[in-house]
Amino acid sequence: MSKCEQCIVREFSSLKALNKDELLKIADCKTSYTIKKGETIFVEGENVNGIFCIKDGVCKMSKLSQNGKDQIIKLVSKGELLGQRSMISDEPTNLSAIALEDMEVCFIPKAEIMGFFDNNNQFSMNVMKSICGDLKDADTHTVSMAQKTVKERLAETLIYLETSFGKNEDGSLHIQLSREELAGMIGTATESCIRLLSDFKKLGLIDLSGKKITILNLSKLKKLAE
Amino acid sequence: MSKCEQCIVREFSSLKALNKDELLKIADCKTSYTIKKGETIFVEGENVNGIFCIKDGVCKMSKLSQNGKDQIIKLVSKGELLGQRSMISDEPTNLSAIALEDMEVCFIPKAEIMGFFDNNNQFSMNVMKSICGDLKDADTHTVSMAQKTVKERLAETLIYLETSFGKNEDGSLHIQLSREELAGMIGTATESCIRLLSDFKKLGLIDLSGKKITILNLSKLKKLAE
DNA sequence: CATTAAGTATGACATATATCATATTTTCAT
DNA sequence: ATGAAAATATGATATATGTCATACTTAATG
Repeated sequence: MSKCEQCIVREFSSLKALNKDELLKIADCKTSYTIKKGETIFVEGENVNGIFCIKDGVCKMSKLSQNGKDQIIKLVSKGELLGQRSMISDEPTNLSAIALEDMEVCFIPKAEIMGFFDNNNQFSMNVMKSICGDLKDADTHTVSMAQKTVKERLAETLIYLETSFGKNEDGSLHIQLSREELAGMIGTATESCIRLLSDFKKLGLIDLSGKKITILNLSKLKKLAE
Repeated sequence: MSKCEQCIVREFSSLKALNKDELLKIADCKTSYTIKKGETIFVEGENVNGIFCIKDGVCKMSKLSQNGKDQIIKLVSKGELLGQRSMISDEPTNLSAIALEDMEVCFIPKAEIMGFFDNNNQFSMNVMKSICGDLKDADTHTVSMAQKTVKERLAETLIYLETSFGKNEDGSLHIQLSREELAGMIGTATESCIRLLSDFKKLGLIDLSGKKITILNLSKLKKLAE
């Protein structure tokens, strides 16, 4: 069993407020998992009873709409925690979490975490701040969805993917989403997404080769996103 | 200065976890305001430095989009707290709050509230749960925005207005929004909103008379919202 | 390597929605 | 009450986006 004390990603999450004793406690009760690309961490409606700490990799958080399409609400990566909202509300999860790359995650049972809320105010505060950040993002996202065109949202999303998750040596976006997933992020039909990508390519804004997307003209793309 | 101890709305918010001493403290430092319909409580980007407790009335929380339209994110009414997110994140507000009816609100300075977080775990937990609820709503809302048609969203919104804020004696929706505001809630052009309302009226789903909207056939409206 | 399935691309078309113009009604200040 | 301004309503039209069909490309499997 690896020690949480020595885990670097801890520093990037609310868990950074935990002291030595507390870290030893969770090291004792946590479970580590390896999750392959495409595998599910949990599904919308499931009872999770704890939180997942992402040691490595990226996953998508999505929600099934009534018409059967998967709407991606956000992407979550190394250092972040999954399942906080559901744990605090004491409800089943609202979103599904599916790995976009191979992942390393640790599961910490609810009972352990809930104890920290009572005894470690800095930890509580960190969790609150993190959820508040999510809420702010969600509200901003709602406005985009409501007021921007699909083209603007696609541009915005491509920029977000590059700035938040970086690019490979060849300059292509590190996160590789299928066209369907990308459509699910911007909230449009897969064909519309493909069509607009082609348009962007014709305009010299991006390059496409297979699944790889490379941003060629970031500033123009930013203008397009307004 | 009125006593917070005797204030009933307190029971509906996170403040219900406060004990007698704590209530006396806030009674001592709070400020009560009367806000007229249409007046602003705070504007997006403002530093609020505290929270507002709504004693009576309803307000809209909105955000200006780049194209100049006001997107209404949510409506907030009696018993709820405003400005929690901003206070916890220690950031300017993300949304504007504008009264839809005459309101009674109390302002409690940040310093006072922050103290409770350290000493009253139940209070912290209540605030966290309330923010988690907002986050869940926001995510659900994002999916509606992305995947539903304007017609479905309008139906959904009318139902929400009736179920959450009730109706007058004559059966009309108690909350009266202008067509522009309603359009801002569902994320569409004012003309489109007006047109769809006319359609709904022709279908016998609702009745319109001036600003008053009356739901005539709730079940059909629900089907339309899917 | 061949075969199939999945993903990507594109065309044709239908539909939803935005925009602009204008008429009508309501609201409000004087 | 009366006129002006704002809000609501409706038509005409342009545009964005969704849907269905089909071709092409890539990845996966035996």
